[in-house]
Amino acid sequence: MTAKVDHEERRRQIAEALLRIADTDGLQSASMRAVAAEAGVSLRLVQYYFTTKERLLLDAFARLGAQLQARMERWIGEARAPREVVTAILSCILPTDPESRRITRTYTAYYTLVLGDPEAMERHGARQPELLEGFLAQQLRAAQEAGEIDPGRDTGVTAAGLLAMVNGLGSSVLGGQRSGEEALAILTYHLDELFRTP
Amino acid sequence: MTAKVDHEERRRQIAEALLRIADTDGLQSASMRAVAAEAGVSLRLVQYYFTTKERLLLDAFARLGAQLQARMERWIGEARAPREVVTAILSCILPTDPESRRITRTYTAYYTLVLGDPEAMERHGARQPELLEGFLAQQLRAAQEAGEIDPGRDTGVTAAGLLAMVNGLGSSVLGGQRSGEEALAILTYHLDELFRTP
DNA sequence: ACATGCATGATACGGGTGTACCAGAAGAAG
DNA sequence: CTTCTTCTGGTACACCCGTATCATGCATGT
Repeated sequence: MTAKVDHEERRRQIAEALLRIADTDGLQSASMRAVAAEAGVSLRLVQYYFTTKERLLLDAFARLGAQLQARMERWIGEARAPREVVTAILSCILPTDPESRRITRTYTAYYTLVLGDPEAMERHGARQPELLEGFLAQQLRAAQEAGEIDPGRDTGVTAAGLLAMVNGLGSSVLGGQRSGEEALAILTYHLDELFRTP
Repeated sequence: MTAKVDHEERRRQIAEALLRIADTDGLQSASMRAVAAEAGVSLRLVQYYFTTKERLLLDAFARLGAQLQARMERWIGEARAPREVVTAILSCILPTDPESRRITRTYTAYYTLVLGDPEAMERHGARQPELLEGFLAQQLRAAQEAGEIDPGRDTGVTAAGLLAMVNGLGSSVLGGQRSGEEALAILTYHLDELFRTP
């Protein structure tokens, strides 16, 4: 078989061009031609590696998810105590540095897409939020057993609330309503409130 | 002057057709022709009343904001104690009933638009979130002085956190991650936690 | 009664979109 | 060398978009 070029590398190159456009100008500007130009290849090549646009969109989305997961594992890896893990999980999503700004922005670009065609991406394995919520709840329980959190709290709904709050804070930052630092300050204030054992 | 038809009524009819499409199929499906068809008028009429598409989008957005504000005043009007006001403000935004589902969905459709062209709508008076946050903080302070909330809490960041959480919960509901009732349960749990005076 | 101006209809134009088709390089296999 | 498969380029097609243009009703002011 002819392996003149690395297929996977090509696909990665094109998909990341798509993500770059989605980050800068939004997904509606990510036409096949624009992606081809951004990746420095011909339109035909984009068609060749990803037959249809939907497949390109799906593939790029999977890569975006992998990037977020890698970033999160990197952040969690530096954490030691349960509280640090919780803080890492939550502040990792907040758009404070350029990388997270990029990821969050692109994620919300896709979010609008999934609203128009519900359950279009769930079919292709986007179960991350549920898993993340479970993991966060588990970490909260660990902190609870370590005596750092009031044992009366329901870790499940607390995790859900925190995740929703971080998500909402991210939206406000992306919308230019407040800076990433302000959002982080709001988050840490609520975490301080949570980790206060009376 | 010729007042054969009510101009404002026509504009309302067309703008609401736009909002209806944005709710059902997303803003990207709201072309001038689709709006005209949905409103039952000719394409030329849409052009006549709103010269350009941008103006139509802006006008419809203003009406959407007015609808949300009207709904919120309606909800707040039924509240008595500060805690009820706070609950009304927050649960009013949550997509639990059809009306709020519609408003929230359409709002997030516009949200993606504003990400692509930052400060495009802020110029046309969309200062609602800041005002709402201030109002919520003020209500929290009232509850604080009534002894219903720990006086040590910072009402400003608490208001910001709650609003962000409700926003995030709304996103999860729209994304099909959980039902409106579950989101409301999570919110009330956190409100119970907040309004607990030890 | 007629002219003026508002309100509406039909249609054309230029451009961008996703996809399909046809034609070659280029290296492996016979 | 030929043949065949993998890979790449150019281009055409049909469609939808926002906007502009031309034409016409039709009510009203004088």
